[in-house]
Amino acid sequence: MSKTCFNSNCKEASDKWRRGWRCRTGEYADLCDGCASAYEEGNFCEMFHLNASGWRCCESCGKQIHCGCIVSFHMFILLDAGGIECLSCAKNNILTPNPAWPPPPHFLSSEPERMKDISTRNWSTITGSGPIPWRQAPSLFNGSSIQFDSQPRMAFGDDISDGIDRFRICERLSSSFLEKKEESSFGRLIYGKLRSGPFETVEDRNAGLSKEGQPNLSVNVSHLRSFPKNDSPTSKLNLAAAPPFRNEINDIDQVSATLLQQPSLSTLVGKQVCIHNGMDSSGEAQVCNGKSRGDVRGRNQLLPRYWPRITDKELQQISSASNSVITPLFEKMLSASDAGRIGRLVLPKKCAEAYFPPISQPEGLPLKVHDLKGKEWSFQFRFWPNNNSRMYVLEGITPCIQSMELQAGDVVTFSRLEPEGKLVMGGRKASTAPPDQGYKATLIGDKTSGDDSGKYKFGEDATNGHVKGFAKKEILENKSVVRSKRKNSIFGLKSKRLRIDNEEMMELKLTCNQVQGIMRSPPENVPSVFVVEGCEIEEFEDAPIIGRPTIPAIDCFGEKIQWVECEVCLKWRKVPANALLPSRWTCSENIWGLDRSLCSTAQQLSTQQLEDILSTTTEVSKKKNITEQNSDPVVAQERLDALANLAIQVEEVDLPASSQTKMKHAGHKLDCTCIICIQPSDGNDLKQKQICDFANSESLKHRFSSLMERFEKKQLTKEAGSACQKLQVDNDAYLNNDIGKSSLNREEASQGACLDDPDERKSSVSPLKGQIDLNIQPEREEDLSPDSDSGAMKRLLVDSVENNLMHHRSSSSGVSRDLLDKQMQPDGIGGASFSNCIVP
DNA sequence: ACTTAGCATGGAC
DNA sequence: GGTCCATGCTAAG
Repeated sequence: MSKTCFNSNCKEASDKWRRGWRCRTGEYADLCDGCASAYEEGNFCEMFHLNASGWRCCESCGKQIHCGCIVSFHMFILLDAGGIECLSCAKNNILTPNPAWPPPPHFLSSEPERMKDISTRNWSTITGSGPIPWRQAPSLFNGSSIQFDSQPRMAFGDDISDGIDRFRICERLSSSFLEKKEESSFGRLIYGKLRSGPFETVEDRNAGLSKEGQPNLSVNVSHLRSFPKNDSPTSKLNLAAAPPFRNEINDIDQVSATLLQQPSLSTLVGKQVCIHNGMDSSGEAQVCNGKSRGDVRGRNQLLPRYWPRITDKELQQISSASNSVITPLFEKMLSASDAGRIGRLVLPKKCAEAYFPPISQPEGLPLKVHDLKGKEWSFQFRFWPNNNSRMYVLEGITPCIQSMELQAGDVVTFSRLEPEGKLVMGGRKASTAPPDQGYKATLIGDKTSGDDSGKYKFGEDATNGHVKGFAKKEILENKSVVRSKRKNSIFGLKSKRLRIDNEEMMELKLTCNQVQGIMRSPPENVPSVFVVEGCEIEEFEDAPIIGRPTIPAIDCFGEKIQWVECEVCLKWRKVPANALLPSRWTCSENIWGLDRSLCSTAQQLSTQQLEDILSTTTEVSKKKNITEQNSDPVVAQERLDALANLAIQVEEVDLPASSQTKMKHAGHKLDCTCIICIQPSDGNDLKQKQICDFANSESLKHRFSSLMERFEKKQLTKEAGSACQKLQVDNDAYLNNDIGKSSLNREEASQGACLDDPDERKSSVSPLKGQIDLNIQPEREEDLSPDSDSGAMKRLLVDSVENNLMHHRSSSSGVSRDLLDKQMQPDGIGGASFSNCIVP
């Protein structure tokens, strides 16, 4: 039967056909002899695409390579530093591989299986959107396969003349990536952006293609370079170009290749291993794969917050239900709106456009998604016009979210099963987020890693699990549960000042002792010890860290140890007494007892032993609780506020860590309520609980004075510009004997707040009445006002000290009030500094 | 009065 | 300054 050559530029009719490139359908293009020869000889582009744009030079040999068409995609690779390299040069380079790259497990493995075309038909089966596939369900991360994201079922046909929507199309297409997993280790993604003439639906793509004067359509071409033994493009390419696509290729009137490259093959390799066996130990691979993207076009980059971080558990869950290959697509932390009753999940635009079927109408289309249990859900995938753009949402997710028991702050993940193309939606409770994930939910003690989105603030050093800061915003967002009231809700403020009400504050209900229990001295930080009235004080130059609570004990050999509970299996393990444990310590981190480094190994504590230990600690705790119960509940409330503020200050205080001097005294005990140990919420606490004479130590006050002076020196040295000037102004004011006034004011404020009318003070200190405002900015000057609860910690600490001193002065010749005032001046900095000193 | 759908707004990036 | 996106707002049901 006679038909024309697949090459539309040829159109030769013949009865004999030779196999050309592989199309998206999985079939091969039938070419006439001449075209086939040109194709096999690598001259196809020279013959048929010479006038097309997209020609580039090999960075190594200078050879002209046509980039961005289906035929030439295997002829070059992208270079890390930009530019392209022809196959020959690439081969040479690949023969001297980067030693950092692990050997590719699938290198030179048989082609067909690896080249399995991920049929876009799967989309139609998923979405019911019709028999015509729209693309290959690309992954933004697994840029290792070949795909012509030609948008065959043109989603925007209705508004084709709309430049905005054309732009959308461009963006959609250009943000689409193609993938083929196994070859990724040697694959360099070539990401071309073709601007082809015809703009058409797949149905009519074969018809009426004109070369000129047609609205342009951006088409992505992502290429995989296959190496190296078999250079037959046909055998290597995972082309799935639908027959009409040839027309696009051939009708290119403008080609602008945008190149993408993988910064590291190792990440891809790791990822593939992980994906394929689903058992990668760390889940790191998933993290890496997001980072492996080297999109030079920032607009198309998926924000790190959307990088999929599917846990091993999830992978196992997914893979257990199927032998399919799992491709993590993206994830999103549920916002209050997402998890609210409305049941709309706002989808990141790029994710929606890259991974979900294209939709042209706001009504969108139904999208079937499976959960980890295999249950199928049907959501409506749609969008709203928004600021000349679109806002994509998944509607009807509430039942699914509820079935997964997810709430705001938790994370939903979207993956795709290959080859069937199923969309799988997983959920991850915030509290079980992978440890290497930026998102943290546990209120304190999470080790954090940097998410370079810039949206979140993290501690500087999280590598050893020690926290020097808190992912404050994440914490807030994670644990600010869905209470999406429109006005006056916890989310109601534009400034996103998030608060935690009583219920949520359960997470915060740590006693002072508990806080002490989880605070550790900085690692490898040798304290300077000085003695005050016979009591040794360890002074640290670095901020404290938040560690996992442990139970100190003595083992059968008489050595000091501590018991710690594994985050995962909840078994208690023995670790050295001086071990600093991350807040999310697990058995796998048990470097002291390798035989107990697996959760599967038995607990080292018998039940009885555990009960004994726990009962001991419980008694201590009970005693403390009794004390607390006797105190004013509002005061206790405020103490919690103060704790929260303290936690925030650990990160937020805009003092360099080095300037944060921490003290604890060696005689410290769990029940010690001295000013060093407690986190007082106000002066009343001190009045009620000045049990520890240590706090009244003259030497300690002197020491405090010296610390303050030292801090001020540092501060003055470091702060330049306006801040410095302001400081100087305040200092001048002080030197001009304004101190008397300020001192008086402070005293008035202190006494007025702390002594005269406790009730009034309470209301002023904690206007939220049972809520903790975690969004405070303690560094802000106004926060130090008596009415500011966010400045309460500092002020209360100042008050505490003052009360202490006043108390002491009344009974003896205490430290000069002026000295204290000097310490506290100027600008409340002393308060902040002092707060930093109060670390158990 | 309440819910829903869809657009608008504005903070964050 | 553009874009994204969380959520506010309101008309319609």
